[in-house]
Amino acid sequence: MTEIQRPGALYQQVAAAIREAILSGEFAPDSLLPSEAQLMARYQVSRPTVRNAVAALRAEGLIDVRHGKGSFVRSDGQPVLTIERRISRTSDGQFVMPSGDVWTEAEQPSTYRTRTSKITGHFLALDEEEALFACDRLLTDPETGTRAMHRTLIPFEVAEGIPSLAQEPGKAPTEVYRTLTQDGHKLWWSETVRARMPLPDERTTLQLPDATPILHLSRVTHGADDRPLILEELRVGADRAEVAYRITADKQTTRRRPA
Amino acid sequence: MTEIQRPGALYQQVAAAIREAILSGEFAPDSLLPSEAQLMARYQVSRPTVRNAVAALRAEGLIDVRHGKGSFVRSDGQPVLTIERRISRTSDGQFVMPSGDVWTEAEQPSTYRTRTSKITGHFLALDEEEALFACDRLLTDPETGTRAMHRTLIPFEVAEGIPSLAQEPGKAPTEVYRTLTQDGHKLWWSETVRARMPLPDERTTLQLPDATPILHLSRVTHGADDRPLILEELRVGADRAEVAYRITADKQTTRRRPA
DNA sequence: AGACGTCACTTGTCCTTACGAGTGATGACT
DNA sequence: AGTCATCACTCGTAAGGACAAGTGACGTCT
Repeated sequence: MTEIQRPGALYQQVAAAIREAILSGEFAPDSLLPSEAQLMARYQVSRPTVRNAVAALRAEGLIDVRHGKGSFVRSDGQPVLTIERRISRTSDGQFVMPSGDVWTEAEQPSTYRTRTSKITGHFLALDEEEALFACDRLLTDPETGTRAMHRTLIPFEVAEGIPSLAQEPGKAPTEVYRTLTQDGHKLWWSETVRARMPLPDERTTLQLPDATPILHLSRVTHGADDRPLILEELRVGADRAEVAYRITADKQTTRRRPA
Repeated sequence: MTEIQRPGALYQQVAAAIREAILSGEFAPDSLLPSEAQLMARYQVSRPTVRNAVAALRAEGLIDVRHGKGSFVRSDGQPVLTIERRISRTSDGQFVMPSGDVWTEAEQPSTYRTRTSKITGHFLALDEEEALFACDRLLTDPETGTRAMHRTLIPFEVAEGIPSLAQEPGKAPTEVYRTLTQDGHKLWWSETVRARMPLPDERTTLQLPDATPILHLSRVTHGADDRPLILEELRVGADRAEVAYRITADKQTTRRRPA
């Protein structure tokens, strides 16, 4: 029996007490927390109150609860996969994404047609409802088992201007880069990183634990005339992956800002 | 009264039904959802079941619930602030972070001493428990009101080698860069982006809504000998901010990988 | 007209009770 | 020895009741 006092609702006090016990090390990472019944006795509260407190800690990502076993302190595991976002040039002058080579395709990619949403239209500098080729891939990192959802979006306009693209919209991104550079384009990329909570289908597809956000990367490939050519989106669980960039000041490019 | 069937627990079926209604547009963004009592009648379930379903949608970030008013469909607002992560060179050859200039300091920075954790040690290539100067800042973007937590970490070793640093560990990052370059260092940066759920104090400090992850940026400034000099951390709510990078293939730097 | 109290509505908190379902160990039976 | 039923433990789901607390509108009183 531990006394609790202070602020707010009962279940928040209980949650705060448990949280403190975890952060202070009283409950070590990966160790088993007291059961709901024990917590009821310890804090002299009812089961709903205990469950409410536990739910709060779950939402914070502090603990994992397993049916029939108990609650475990989540080990603050660091990401096991660093997605290196740089472009390197191979000996024959072609571009490859280093991170792209890491992944293995878990299934056949599915290609389809769609239209720009507000977001994708923004990245591709297109109005809404513009026609697009799309290709979805489920990727796996063989070493760590990390899964990721990849999507390639190519505007009809761009695909028509580059016949080899239109023939096979589902080809791998590295192939797309090769095609684009062979056609004489000099490329540069802009990349945006966002984070948000997963939708239910993303949760299951990426096999995410509770309270795990996803990193959502949007990479736009630009041609020499700065026109957006293709948009790639990568979604990956933030518990397993991080994104790394390298910034140098040697060579400076100027950037036009939209007025 | 709407029938529900299919998979899993009752509250999940209710949650799925509401989710579908939201995504299909039946409940428009920012509109008021039926009250708990109405949902009880609509799906013929008890109040705990309704509340459980609502809690699930809340954790997904799909709705916002306001005490005494009701549940509202969260508008999928795009981030209002893009943190541009590039280094530009001013006319007098000094380096500034463009993003750094955007922010306003909401309070006095607090400087203190600490030691490396597993994470900070990793970034600074130091063992654990090494001594550091630290400086915390609470930043605000005046245009959007977005708040961010900034931390500067400087190893004792580095500060001792650069006297002007040790004199004022709380000086602004741009000043630190100026100092370092004046001392003849040629700098480059590596930056890592992670996402995770906020701790309670981060939730309140950054004024985050429910189910909102934070973006955690770790920027390491390296000297010409590739030695890590300082570590900056920026934490910002992922509902308001995104991070943008630009990648060019003009000039390629090689990177040593740790064996 | 203005101020303010009341009331009906909302969600928040907390309790009790009951049963379903996953897990692992124990022990009896083959 | 091996197999499998049982049991005690865990968390999951569902219902019911009661009261607290925030919100806004309505109506009364000044």
